[in-house]
Amino acid sequence: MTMAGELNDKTPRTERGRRTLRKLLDAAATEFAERGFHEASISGITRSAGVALGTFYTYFDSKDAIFRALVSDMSAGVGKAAREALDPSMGALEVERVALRAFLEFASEHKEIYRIIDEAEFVDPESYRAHYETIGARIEERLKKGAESEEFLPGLGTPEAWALMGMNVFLGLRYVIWAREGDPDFQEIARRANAMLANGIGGSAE
Amino acid sequence: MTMAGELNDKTPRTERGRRTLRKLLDAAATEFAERGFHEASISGITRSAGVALGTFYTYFDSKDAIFRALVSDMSAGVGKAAREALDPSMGALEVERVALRAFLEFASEHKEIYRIIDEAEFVDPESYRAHYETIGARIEERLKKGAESEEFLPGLGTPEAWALMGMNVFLGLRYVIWAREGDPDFQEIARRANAMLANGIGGSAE
DNA sequence: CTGAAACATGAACCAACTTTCAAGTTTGTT
DNA sequence: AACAAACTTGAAAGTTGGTTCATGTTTCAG
Repeated sequence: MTMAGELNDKTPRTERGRRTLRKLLDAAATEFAERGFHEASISGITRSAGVALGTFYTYFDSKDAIFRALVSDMSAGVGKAAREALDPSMGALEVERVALRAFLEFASEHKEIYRIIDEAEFVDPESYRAHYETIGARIEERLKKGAESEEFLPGLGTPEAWALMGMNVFLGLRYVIWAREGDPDFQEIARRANAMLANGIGGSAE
Repeated sequence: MTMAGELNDKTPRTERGRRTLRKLLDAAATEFAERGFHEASISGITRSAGVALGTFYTYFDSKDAIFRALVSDMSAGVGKAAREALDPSMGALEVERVALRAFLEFASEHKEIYRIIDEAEFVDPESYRAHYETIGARIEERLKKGAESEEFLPGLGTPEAWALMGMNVFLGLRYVIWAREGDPDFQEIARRANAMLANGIGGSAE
């Protein structure tokens, strides 16, 4: 169980089948993002995919099932995008700055994905948790590596990783999802967050 | 419009009415927290409140309406709890440490509230956004005050406030909602987050 | 070419809720 | 005491949309 896609026994066996499956997934992504899980209807998905209602059940057992398939697809997509922006030659601090900037840019391109992953908290809690645990672990690893090379302080662990992840997510919420006229651009946001991360906000009187 | 409760014209006029309204709100809080908005049913709410189904519509126009009333109640409650933990004699950094610890403790006591507020992202986006904008503004104010007294660096603003808010929320997610055996206690979490906030994580090699 | 498996179709079924309503009961005021 | 307004009741109407299924079409290996 739990291969990336876990499709029971409904995996398509023909080329036509694979095409239809993809059409359904794409349509579902749009539909769920626009209307939310509960407002989205299967008939809406099949209509927008250009197939009959009954066809849906050739590929998925239920509305929940397609949502789950979607979340795991997308969660993987986010991870991949992040990995591609990074480069092992960067300094530890630089990595964090670039990662945040890449995250903001990715979120900006894929707002649908973010609504869907957020909604997973209620529709598919397991995936939701797995999503953040995975990212958190990846960040923690980077912090440990940075500590080894003495670019970061020693003793960093899970709490610091989650704090950093929270910073990033909330900066995305504010400057991507709820962006306003006149907001600083992503580069500037990443720069300021990075400065905060590097030296904190404590002044000289501390 | 938009008084704290905004009850159209369904405000109860008798003592009995006020009692029934309260019973409905309490029952709804439990019901929504346990089952989530969409799984919760009005008949479940009225059953658990001990009133007839039709009575519900004496007080609320719809399921959405009672959810909205609940969110605004609770959001106010969170703010109040935070304010009470703080003391103007504290140093700026200390304020942040205490605020985080109070938040973690509050969240731990009121997990229901947090599920409901999270779900507002989908059921009542306006309130959800208002909730975080309000808290963010409060934090930003504290940062500005700290900068004036030179306990914090100058130039702190919205990005730093949202970063800090994100840290706190995600530490709550990890150490309250998803707490694990052997996790550090809230005081220790608050201490580490505060250290990170004060000095950052940059090492000497920086 | 051919036949069995895979796939597609959409009307109908069904279960679950929200909301309405007409008829009663309680409350508070005069 | 008496009456109007406030409140309560629960059966039933009305929606909505997920899921099933019997029938038809397409695909592809042999």
